[in-house]
Amino acid sequence: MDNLKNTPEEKKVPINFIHQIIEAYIDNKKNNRAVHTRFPPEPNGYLHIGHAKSICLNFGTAQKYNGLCNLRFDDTNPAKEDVEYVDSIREDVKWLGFDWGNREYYASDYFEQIYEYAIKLINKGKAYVCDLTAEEISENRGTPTKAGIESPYRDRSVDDNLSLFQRMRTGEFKDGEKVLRAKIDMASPNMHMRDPVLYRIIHTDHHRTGNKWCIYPMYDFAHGQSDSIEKITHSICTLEFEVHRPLYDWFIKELEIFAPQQIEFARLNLTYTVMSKRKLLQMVQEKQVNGWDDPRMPTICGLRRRGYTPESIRNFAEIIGVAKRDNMIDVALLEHCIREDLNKKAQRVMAVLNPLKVIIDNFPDNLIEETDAINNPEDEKMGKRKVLFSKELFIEREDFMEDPPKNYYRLSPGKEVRLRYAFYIKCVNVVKNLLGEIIEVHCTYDPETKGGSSPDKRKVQGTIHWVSAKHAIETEIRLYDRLFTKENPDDVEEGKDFKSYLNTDSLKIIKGKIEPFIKTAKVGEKFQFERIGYFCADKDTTENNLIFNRTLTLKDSWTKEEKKNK
RNA sequence: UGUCCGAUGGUGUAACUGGCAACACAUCUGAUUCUGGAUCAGAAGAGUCUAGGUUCGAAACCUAGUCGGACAACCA
Repeated sequence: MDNLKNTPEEKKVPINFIHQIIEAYIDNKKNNRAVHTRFPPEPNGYLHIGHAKSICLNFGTAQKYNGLCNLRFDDTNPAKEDVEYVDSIREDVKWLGFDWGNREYYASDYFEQIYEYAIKLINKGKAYVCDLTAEEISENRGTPTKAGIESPYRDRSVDDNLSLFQRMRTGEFKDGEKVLRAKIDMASPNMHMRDPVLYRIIHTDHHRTGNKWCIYPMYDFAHGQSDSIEKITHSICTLEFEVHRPLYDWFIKELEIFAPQQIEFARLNLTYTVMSKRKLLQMVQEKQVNGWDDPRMPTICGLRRRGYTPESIRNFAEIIGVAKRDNMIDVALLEHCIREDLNKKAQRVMAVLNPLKVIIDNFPDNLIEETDAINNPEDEKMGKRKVLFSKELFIEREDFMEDPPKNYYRLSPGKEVRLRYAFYIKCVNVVKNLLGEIIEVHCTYDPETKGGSSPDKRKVQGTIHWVSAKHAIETEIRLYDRLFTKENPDDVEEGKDFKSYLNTDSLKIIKGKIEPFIKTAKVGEKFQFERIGYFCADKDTTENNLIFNRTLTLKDSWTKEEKKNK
């Protein structure tokens, strides 16, 4: 009998396969090293939600197991990298809520060491300088099913290799003239083992090392060693590096250096968007969007500008889990995460985006009534504010129907509704223009219902939002929708590409009327426009032009109902 | 035709490592509500890619197959 087993009440929180590996590592008493991870971006683009998954995994894992996580820039290709990207990456990681302390590293910090590693391989007869052109190397590599051909330079002497490699470093050769290659196995079934290039000549200044170097290590010859130098215990990376692992293991063994454990996981895919840096760059360059931080972009800066919070993104990363199978996450899950967070945090305000004038016939011309509105029903501490009510108001055009269907709760002729936090009103008349469009709705109000409830406790079916015409502030509102019309834009039909599925209606700019209270809004501040959605003040806001981005709409069971009836 | 990896409701992730499949999102009901929001209660939905095998017992282990993904930059 094993009564020593866990008590049944002790619910085991399921952990992902990476944490299972790490817990086994910790349980193994031979490992006295604390868990150490790293997030290793290349500074050649902006971070996106897929990177956020990796950041949360790496920093989150370190936190969970009382370890550390480094930020390391894998900057081995000066032709593609830039400080602009370094800065944005730092900002984004910090904004997500992670701290790498003073452990900000660069692969370029290790160039000298990596050069020494190369020398060591040459001395062991495991690397050689090759004069073949890029095309020739490519041709000689063979195919996955056909072995490659050995380079004619493969058997140069150690001394020749040493001196040639030295001369590569001192700049005697032009770009592409020579490379350093590992001497492994041109017949390996793993393409990465077919004498991979270790160093290439690039006469381009590096954003950190300037013109100190004209030879740069390939990613494969820098990444694993950088992890090793930093004594990373667990090198967590995406699936495509699984086939590189035998190569990294080979380097570690030949170099006789510390061996991190590499663990691969499946990258994030989200519906209705693309996640490749190349494609995002292309959309920026071709002006399909307004920059990397366009609120429609899945970039971290785009999501930030859209109104997403770090908490919501961290929570998203948590609940999507980590595994090795390919996945396609429904954006609805991301949206759920931000709604959940903003519902608790966002200040409520009344805003009318598609105004229809309402005139309260029995309301005194110059009277202004003031009532209390709750700032956030989910958080009493956020208090109350005053709202101003007058004879002429705006309501949402969709909140009035002359000839409504049965389930319509809102305003229609003869029907009474509540104006939120104000009065009950009843529609008595409708004024139309020559085209037959409604331009004014006339109502009467019940003065006894001030604040939104009646002494006789009579029920009204609907409550709608409104603003006082003479008090409301006009603002610009940017309505964003998904960037693509297809669930998986990468799944392209013949003759098309991902851009064929761009949503031409992904941005609509309109004017809205909002409570005067909104004037205090600061850039980035988030609001719930009652009954409409979540919005945040955009950085393009100026002194006399307030601009709001729609983060997303509120859930809406009415439009669902409407569609059903059609 | 090679090597490596993967396959569980519509989606994603679990299943205490062999004891008759759970959680979240999405969907649908109903209650409640001064947001058709939120909240609460409930429902439906997979028998775990297929076929064999091991076992008292398989989503899990073994074998074969099927399907999907990755790999042939002097990119990362």
